[in-house]
Amino acid sequence: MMQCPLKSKRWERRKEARPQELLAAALDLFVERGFAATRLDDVAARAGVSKGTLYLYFANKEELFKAVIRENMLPALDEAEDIVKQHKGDSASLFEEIMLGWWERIGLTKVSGISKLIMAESGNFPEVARFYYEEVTSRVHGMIVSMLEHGIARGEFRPIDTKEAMRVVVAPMVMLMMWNQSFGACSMEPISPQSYLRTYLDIVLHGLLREPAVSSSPRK
Amino acid sequence: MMQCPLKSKRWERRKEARPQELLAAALDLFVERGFAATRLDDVAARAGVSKGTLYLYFANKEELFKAVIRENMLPALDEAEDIVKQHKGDSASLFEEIMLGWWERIGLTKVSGISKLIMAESGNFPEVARFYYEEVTSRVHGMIVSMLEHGIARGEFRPIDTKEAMRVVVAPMVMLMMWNQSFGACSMEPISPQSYLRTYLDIVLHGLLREPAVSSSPRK
Amino acid sequence: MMQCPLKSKRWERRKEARPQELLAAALDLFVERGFAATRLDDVAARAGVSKGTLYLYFANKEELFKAVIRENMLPALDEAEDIVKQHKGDSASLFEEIMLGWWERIGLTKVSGISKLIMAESGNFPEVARFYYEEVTSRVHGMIVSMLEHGIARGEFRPIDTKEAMRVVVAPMVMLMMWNQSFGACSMEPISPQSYLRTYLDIVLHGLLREPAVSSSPRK
Amino acid sequence: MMQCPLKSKRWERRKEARPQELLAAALDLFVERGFAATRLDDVAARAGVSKGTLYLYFANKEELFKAVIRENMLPALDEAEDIVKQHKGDSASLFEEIMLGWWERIGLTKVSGISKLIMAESGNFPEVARFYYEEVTSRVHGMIVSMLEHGIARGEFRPIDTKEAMRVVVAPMVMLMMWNQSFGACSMEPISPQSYLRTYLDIVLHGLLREPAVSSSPRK
DNA sequence: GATGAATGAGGGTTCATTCAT
DNA sequence: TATGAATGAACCCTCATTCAT
Repeated sequence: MMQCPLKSKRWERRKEARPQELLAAALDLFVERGFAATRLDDVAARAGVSKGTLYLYFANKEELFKAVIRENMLPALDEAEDIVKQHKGDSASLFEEIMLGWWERIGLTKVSGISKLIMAESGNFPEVARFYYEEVTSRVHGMIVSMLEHGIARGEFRPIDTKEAMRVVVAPMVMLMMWNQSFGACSMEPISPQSYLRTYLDIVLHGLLREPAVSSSPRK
Repeated sequence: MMQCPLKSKRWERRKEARPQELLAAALDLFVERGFAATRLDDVAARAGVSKGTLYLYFANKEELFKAVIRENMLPALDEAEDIVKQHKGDSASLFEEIMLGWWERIGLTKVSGISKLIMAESGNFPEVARFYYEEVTSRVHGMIVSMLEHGIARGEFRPIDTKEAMRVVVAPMVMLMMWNQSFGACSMEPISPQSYLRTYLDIVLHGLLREPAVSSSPRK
Repeated sequence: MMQCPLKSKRWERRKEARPQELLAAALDLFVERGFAATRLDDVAARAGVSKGTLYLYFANKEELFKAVIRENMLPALDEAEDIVKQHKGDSASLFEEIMLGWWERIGLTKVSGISKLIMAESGNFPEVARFYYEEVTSRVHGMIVSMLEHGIARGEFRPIDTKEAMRVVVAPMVMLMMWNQSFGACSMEPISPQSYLRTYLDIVLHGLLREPAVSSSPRK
Repeated sequence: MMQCPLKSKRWERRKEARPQELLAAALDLFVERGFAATRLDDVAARAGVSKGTLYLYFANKEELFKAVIRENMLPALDEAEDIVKQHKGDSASLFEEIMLGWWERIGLTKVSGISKLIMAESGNFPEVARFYYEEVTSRVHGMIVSMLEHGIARGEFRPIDTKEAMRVVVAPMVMLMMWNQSFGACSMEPISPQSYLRTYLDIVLHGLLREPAVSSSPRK
């Protein structure tokens, strides 16, 4: 079918680049449509290869998905953990740096869609959920808990239940990402990150700090 | 089952009860598996009718889903709006009453699963998302914005961007519901609502109030 | 496609007859092509239904196959076992009756193809093989061993290892069925059952009997 | 593997050895899984070459299969025919020698799996079946018929229909090979060749010989 | 009103074969 | 000669929807 001189393209070997192209296409579609609703046909097509090719690089849909997460989430997470470990200054600044960095590195990119996706499909694909929880969620949680504990230990934050507080302060960040991937994507009142983040830091730091005067006037 | 002499009576009641039974079954399954992954076969089976019967009451899967939302979300929302309108006391108490009431009325029930569900499937079923946004989300948002504005007007809350603050303070409530519907349901670190809600109110009210002294010591 | 007034046929309900029609179609195709190579599409088409319909009656390919065996093999086996149990006369006659009856009931029909099929695919579908072995093979073996033991006990057959002898005497019957299903079906020297069976009984009974004079001249 | 200084020599030998290695791998896998279920990927992998290389030596799967048969079946067949032609002694001894030799040369090796395989897949690959029939089966049949005719001519065997008798006496040998390749391989009542062959020769020779006294007591 | 048999398009996955390198 | 990336047709199975009864 379709005998054309460009057919030779078909045999172009791109072993090096293929996995990256497939992962990029998969990220796009998983985030757009969810895990179950993404057809591997479409992933392959978007990467410009046939469906069979996909199976040369990934054993199945789940492995492809795990690879997407590994590729996109883990580097940013490594960085964030480094920042926390090496931080010297006050806790409020660290908190701000981490949250704003998160937004830069994850929130602004398609990767932010993964949170929604995981939450959405965890019921039907428990193995995927477990993988994400172990590789990503638990590390994020640990990192934030340690920030809060550090702040309390230094007398900067009020003494609170750090485990619960971690969940409370994480929630608005996750929701920001999820909202813009769901309703926002359908152009229903998308959140403007700038003022949202400012207000978030204002309220949360005001809520955490022992001396709220510090952040009583929004920064920037 | 349950052979009784009043069989005719029972059948009459049944005829009217059908949609309710279907809606209950649909809520269960939609929340458990998501919109796309729920099979109408199973909904019908759980309601004790045949698959065809389902189509007598609902034109298709989407209409069934909308009916589930109408049935389960709107009454609680009506009540909450009433409470806000009729409230006389201080803003922090109202805030607490609304949030704890939300948890009682929605969070503790299966209905809480709908948030996750909507967010999850909004990409693939935009009409469903739009319906939910218009019928539910926008009303919830309006209600909370008005609570915050009222508190600021009364000089109880610090002056802040109420639209953004609304999103920030809603996020932990929504996340609580979603978490326990996704990871929590897979027994991965489920959140215990009691202490979570206490910490949430502590941090958020501390962050909102002009005189944080009021809630500096956690209640209860 | 094919808009015709007979389309209403599509909705003809045949719940009673369907399974039989599907089993008949499945027997044909399994025997013709083997288990793995039989497409359920084709089974459905031959039964005059769509692919989906097949799944209303059989959970999957393996279950369909098991049903084919149950439907076609077990009744004949029940009968044969009855004949053996109730037999009164001499052992050679019983042996002849069973073997010729086997040929009538199984060998002449498509069912005879199942032996080949099972042997062929046992490696790739062990569960199927096990099912067949337990439901069919072991019963056939038991029946023939008991015939041989009976003959020896009555002093008609020479004393031999009945387990091994059973296998030896069964082999030509199974091969007759298998040959005509494989090479014979490709019109390569098909076996003519009549003279084959006569020669088989001649040689085997001659080999088994204590007084070979009895069957020294071929019958018929 | 095996780094040795004579690398060039090794490569030359290797080049010639390739088809042999491929044929050995193919025999293993065809016998284990059947024709259709054997993946050329696996054949190549087991031979330690790439899939593409396979196509340098064999035009396609069928040709590979034919080559496997030629390589493995024909030499043993040549030998057997020689033995028959040169035999001088009595027919029963020749019969025994041929059958036990068959078992040594074919039955004990993987080659025995080919019978099952051919019978199994003849329906779907008629050309393969025809090839096997012409190259192997018809020659085996001719050889055995001539043995029987010789025995009858010498007055050792009873006069019988040699064509049918040939099939009858071949059947238990073929079944022995097939059984241990199918059910036996799944550890369902595998046949012990020793006593099986003894009983086989006992019954069949008893059935064929004019003076059954000769073999009335099992040998060995 | 109620049923449930029937449909058929569609998705994940496999594998013989091709051919640029 | 040897490679192995790429293809694409096929197959099993699912499920929303239809409609004769």
